[in-house]
Amino acid sequence: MPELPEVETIRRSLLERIDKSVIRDVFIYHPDVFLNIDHLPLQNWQIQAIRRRGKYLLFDLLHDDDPVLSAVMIIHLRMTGKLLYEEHPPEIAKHTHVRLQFDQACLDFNDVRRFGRIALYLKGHELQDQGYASLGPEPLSSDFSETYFLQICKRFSRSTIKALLLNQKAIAGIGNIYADESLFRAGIRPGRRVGSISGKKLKILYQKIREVLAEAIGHHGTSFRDYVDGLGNKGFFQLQLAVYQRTGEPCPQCVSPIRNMQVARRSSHYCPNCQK
DNA sequence: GCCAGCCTGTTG
DNA sequence: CAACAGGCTGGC
Repeated sequence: MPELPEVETIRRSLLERIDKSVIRDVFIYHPDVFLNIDHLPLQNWQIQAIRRRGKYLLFDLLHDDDPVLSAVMIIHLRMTGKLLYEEHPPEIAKHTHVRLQFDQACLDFNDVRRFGRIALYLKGHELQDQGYASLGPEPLSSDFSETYFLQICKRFSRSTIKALLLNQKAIAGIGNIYADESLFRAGIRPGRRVGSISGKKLKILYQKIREVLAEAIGHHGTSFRDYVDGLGNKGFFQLQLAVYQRTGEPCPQCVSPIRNMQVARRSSHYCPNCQK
């Protein structure tokens, strides 16, 4: 489940290897996964930049033969998607659905559950992608101010705080892991209605969201089950998790057993003593 | 704002 | 063998 810190780690791992590389060809093994929105050619695209927005990864492309032709490749890994850089391209693995072929190496898109998508748009047309176009601010940028956070808390006052944190239109990039972890650090139960939380607590939560995400990037993300970066390396933030996937284990602060409940259709983990 | 559906491997 | 994992879309 790559969330913002995992996607950022993947971006950084790929940057060293494929920035300015030329995609010589795109091999598609499962057509549902690769959407060529503008029917662009699939050969000879130079990667000009690798960016991230929320959980989306974007490759800015310039055509090698026709320098006025530029495109954007948008990649969303959803649950189990991986991008694997291969110096010595292996046989196509069982769940590899797309291969980007460079001169020497390749980049394989592998996804067991096939929820992930790659879409190729003519430059500027990427805003046709509904999910991408409607993303809220980046939580680690100055666009995500305390004032903005308090505004959306007012707007979503009748919703649960967990649902708000997971809403990509409100804040880009938070998924189940970092929603649970930031709520633990702020001492707020996931099922609380936003309107019932004090302004003081919300300001603490605002800080904790940024703190947890920044720390997780520093630890190269959370390798709970599937996640590895573009070079196959695991992250190690799973060692820092206080509540996520720790049902029944002692709270690191007070030793109470961590509980689990469904909130916003998601498995949610919390300490019954530290979180109110 | 809620819920089913998309998927398949892992867990109980 | 069923339930579960969870990001996002699209229909109410």
